[in-house]
Amino acid sequence: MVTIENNCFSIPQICESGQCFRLDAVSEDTYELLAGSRYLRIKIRGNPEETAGGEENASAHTHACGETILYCTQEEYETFWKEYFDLTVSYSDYIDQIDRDDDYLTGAAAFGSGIRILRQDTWEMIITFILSQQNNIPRIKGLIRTLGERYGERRETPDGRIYYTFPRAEKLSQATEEELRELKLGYRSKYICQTAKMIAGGEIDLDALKEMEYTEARTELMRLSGIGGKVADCICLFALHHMDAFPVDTHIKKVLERHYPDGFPFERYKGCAGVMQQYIFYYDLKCR
DNA sequence: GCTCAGGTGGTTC
DNA sequence: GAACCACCTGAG
Repeated sequence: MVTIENNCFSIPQICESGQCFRLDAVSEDTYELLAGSRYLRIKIRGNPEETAGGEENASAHTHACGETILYCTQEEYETFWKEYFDLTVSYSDYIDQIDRDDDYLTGAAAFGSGIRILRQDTWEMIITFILSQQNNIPRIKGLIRTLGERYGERRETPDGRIYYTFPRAEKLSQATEEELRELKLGYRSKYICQTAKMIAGGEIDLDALKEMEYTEARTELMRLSGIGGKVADCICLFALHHMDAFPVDTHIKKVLERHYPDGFPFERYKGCAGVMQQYIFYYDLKCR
């Protein structure tokens, strides 16, 4: 069991920031997270509402409030979850970089100050974001769960509940397009089939991908079936941790047109544009 | 019935 | 290279 101060760290906010589709609230203060074949139970203690909200207090991120309990060993935390949640980096430093004259971004960051850019599995993000196109979040979660139940491995949590690991590329590459259509993946079935085969067959090397610079990785990802610029950026940000990746979907596009008619200041936010994208996305999602 | 939901790929000019 | 349009599915 590991306890973490909620200073720029909020599981509820991360849950709703749309970067992770296998993190769910099971009760008011308890969450369950699946990552690859791992399972983690999480409890929020103290005042989750206050740390999650912070709308009325623009400097909320400077005041840690409450704590988060991870039900894992100290070793699992040190070797995996600490990096997974990007807890070695100070997010208040990112927030401090924001232009004080930019009221919109300042407000968005204060509102979502507990968000972190997770370091998720590359293969998992590839499949997840291919499924995300023209789809809504509850349905994406459902499709991923279904894929796990059909092609993943059955496991048991410490307290005896059943869960399924994320399907491996080798396993998923054996599925036919028809099988996937039966699971209601729709036209994305063909993309998943082709992409799984390309990765399982070694046509795209995920280890090599991790060594690439942002623009190179983005181009490489777009060779996969069903991956365009937006999805490639999501994978670059949420798996490869390229902080210059700035996924532009329909919502972000509208926000940029409205609040940044002369263009978003990417130069200023070199090295943390992706964090800003998340603050904007979450703010827009919750407050539009 | 129609539109929309975190887009992509193919065709056309 | 910009402007269409088809594409599965389920909810409102």
